[in-house]
Amino acid sequence: MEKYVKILKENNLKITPQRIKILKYLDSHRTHPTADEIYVSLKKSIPSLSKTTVYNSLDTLEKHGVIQTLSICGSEHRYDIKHDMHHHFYCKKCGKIIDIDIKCPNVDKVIREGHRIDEVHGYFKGLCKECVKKEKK
Amino acid sequence: MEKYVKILKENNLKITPQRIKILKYLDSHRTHPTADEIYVSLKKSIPSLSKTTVYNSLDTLEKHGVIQTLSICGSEHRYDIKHDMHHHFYCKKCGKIIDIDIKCPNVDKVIREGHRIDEVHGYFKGLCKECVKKEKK
DNA sequence: CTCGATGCAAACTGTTTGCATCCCA
DNA sequence: TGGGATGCAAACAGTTTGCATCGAG
Repeated sequence: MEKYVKILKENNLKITPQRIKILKYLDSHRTHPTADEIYVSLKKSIPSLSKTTVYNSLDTLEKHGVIQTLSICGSEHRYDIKHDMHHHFYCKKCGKIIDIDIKCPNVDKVIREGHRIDEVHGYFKGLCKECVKKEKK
Repeated sequence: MEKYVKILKENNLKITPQRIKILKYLDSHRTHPTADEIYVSLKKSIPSLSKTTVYNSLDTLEKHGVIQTLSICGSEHRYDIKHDMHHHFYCKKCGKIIDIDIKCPNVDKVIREGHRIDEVHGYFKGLCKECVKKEKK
């Protein structure tokens, strides 16, 4: 059985071509795309696709913990298929979002205070490696 | 000299009643208000105040590193006067944002990778202490 | 056959822009 | 008195909502 069909089945979600393609897109484009980027890209292979469906699907997938919404840059949301816990670096100059593979060591402290944690977001903002190099020249 | 006038002077910003009141509001309401909350609240004492000015001022103050913008909940931005480095906890149930006084120990690793960090945002989302208690009943 | 998923258009929210007026330094 | 700050209205972007239709189970 295909990987994405399996994910949907495991979450008791109906298998639709739209959902499969959205999942596939997020899995193969680890660039933290916006809803619009996903929409524009998939519109080519599913001409009937509507933005509402993209939003609906992303919403459903997030509620089931399959994907994660990032609000790292400005007002637009970006989406990330969930894998190992990691943080994100946002370059203010080139706009790139880079995965930072670190686990947050502070989670325990917050739990000890009595709160229940569902999500952890670590955002660093600044100038990425490449832009720093360019700046120096 | 008044505290907020001093902050503005130190940043070579013009001293205007709007800016002073916005700063004062953020300093005395550590609840991470939205631009609209600030606007509605200050409109009472400055009836001529416009939302554009609130946005302009917040923007300017952020550029000068006096305040910080949080994108912790949904699409709206929240503002925080900068003090000691800390993280934030967002309760999905009651909507409260709680300051978490921890310093991020990961910063060094990111710098070692070659990036330049200007901002660090640590967001935890879940159910706060109080809501966890209520849930149990 | 049924109920959830899709898709269209219109509404909505938070924010930005253009431009004339104002007022701090 | 000059240039940045203010304030209004209109524009804008991203997202949500209402509702009719479609299609997976």
